[in-house]
Amino acid sequence: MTRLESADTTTMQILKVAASHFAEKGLAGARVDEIARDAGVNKATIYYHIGGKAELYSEVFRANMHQSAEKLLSNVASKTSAEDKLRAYITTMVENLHDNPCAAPMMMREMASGGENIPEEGLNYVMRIFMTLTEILKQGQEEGEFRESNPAITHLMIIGSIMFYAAGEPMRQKLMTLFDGELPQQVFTDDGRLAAEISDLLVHALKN
Amino acid sequence: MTRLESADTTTMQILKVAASHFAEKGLAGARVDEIARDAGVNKATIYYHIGGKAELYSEVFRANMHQSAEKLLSNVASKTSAEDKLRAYITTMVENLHDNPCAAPMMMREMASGGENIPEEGLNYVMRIFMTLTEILKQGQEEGEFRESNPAITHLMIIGSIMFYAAGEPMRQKLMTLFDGELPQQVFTDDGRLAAEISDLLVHALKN
DNA sequence: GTCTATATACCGATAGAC
DNA sequence: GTCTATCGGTATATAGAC
Repeated sequence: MTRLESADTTTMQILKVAASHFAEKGLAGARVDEIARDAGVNKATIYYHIGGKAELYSEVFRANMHQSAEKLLSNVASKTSAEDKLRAYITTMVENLHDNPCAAPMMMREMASGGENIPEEGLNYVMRIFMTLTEILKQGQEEGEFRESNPAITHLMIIGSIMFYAAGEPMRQKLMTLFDGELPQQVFTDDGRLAAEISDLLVHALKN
Repeated sequence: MTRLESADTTTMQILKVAASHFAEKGLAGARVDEIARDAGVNKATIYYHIGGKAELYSEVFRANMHQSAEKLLSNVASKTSAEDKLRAYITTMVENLHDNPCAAPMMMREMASGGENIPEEGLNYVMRIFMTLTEILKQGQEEGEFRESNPAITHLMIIGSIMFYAAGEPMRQKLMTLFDGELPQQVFTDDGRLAAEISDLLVHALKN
């Protein structure tokens, strides 16, 4: 546990505000002045406590990934059957992205730039999460529960679905205000139902 | 057809190079100087022919969307059954994103920022593409071919899967060099097969 | 540890020669 | 239409007082 994970309220507040700015504007688009203003601290405080903009970004990314990935790996490990593990994987990921709305936009930006600014610990987690799903799929296939599938594509499909759902809220709002009358009504319900629907669709796609 | 769609080689070259820069670095991260250098033109030429950085971005986005969306809508319209339309929808989208590697990263960045910099024509296309899929799903359900599903979630799942696949190539490369030995081998084949695999998975998820 | 003031560098955009 | 040179604004980062 590094210094920056400590419960220093000033630092935590900076990280929290920085996350939303990085999510909405990206590393290049975010402004240190604005982060300081919205966090209610002097700009020099950020440099004193954390370092430059790049360190701030790395720490935000690292902390998010750490928390989400540990919960995901733990929840999956608590199940035994492949389908239960897959549902736990999907449900936990939906929950994580719901609890932390900045995570999906930040990860999508990183995908777009080839993961250039993902800190090393983050890449390790990306890898572990991928390998975990690969093993779930392998287990399901060996037990005859899942049909054969390319694990890389399946992985991308699951992650992509959930990420796009999680990051898509502002876009949906924009489209709904622009094309009010033309959209089919009642497409969105509560988050619990949505996680279940995504799980159902994906499990349905993979099962024999 | 606007002036910027004309076959002026200088302008086309600028747009082509700008697309790759916007895809990799985003609007805020891209540098006009670098775009001019890589396009082999003087920086002032960009301002003379196109306008500022924002106009350059808008035009790149608009032209990409226009070309991709027209092809998508046309290919879907040429089919009759819901499954054929769905396969055409998915296959054409995969092809489009393959032919234009900048499209997926740019769209993912726009998702992350709530579509803030999508020009109006682009938003119209986003809406038409969404409505097209909604109607395909509706047709399939009415004909008893597809099971019931929330169209918004289904839509996000399809788009998300394909976008993540298309934009994920640099990330895959990064992970493959970092975690060479640990990855399962032969996960990636040729693009035609990949499009088919994605189609199969998604159609399988939706069919009764 | 927190503030003000400022250094330093960069970047988008343009003026003006040709 | 294309070049050079440069302006003006802005952003990161820091020095130094308190």
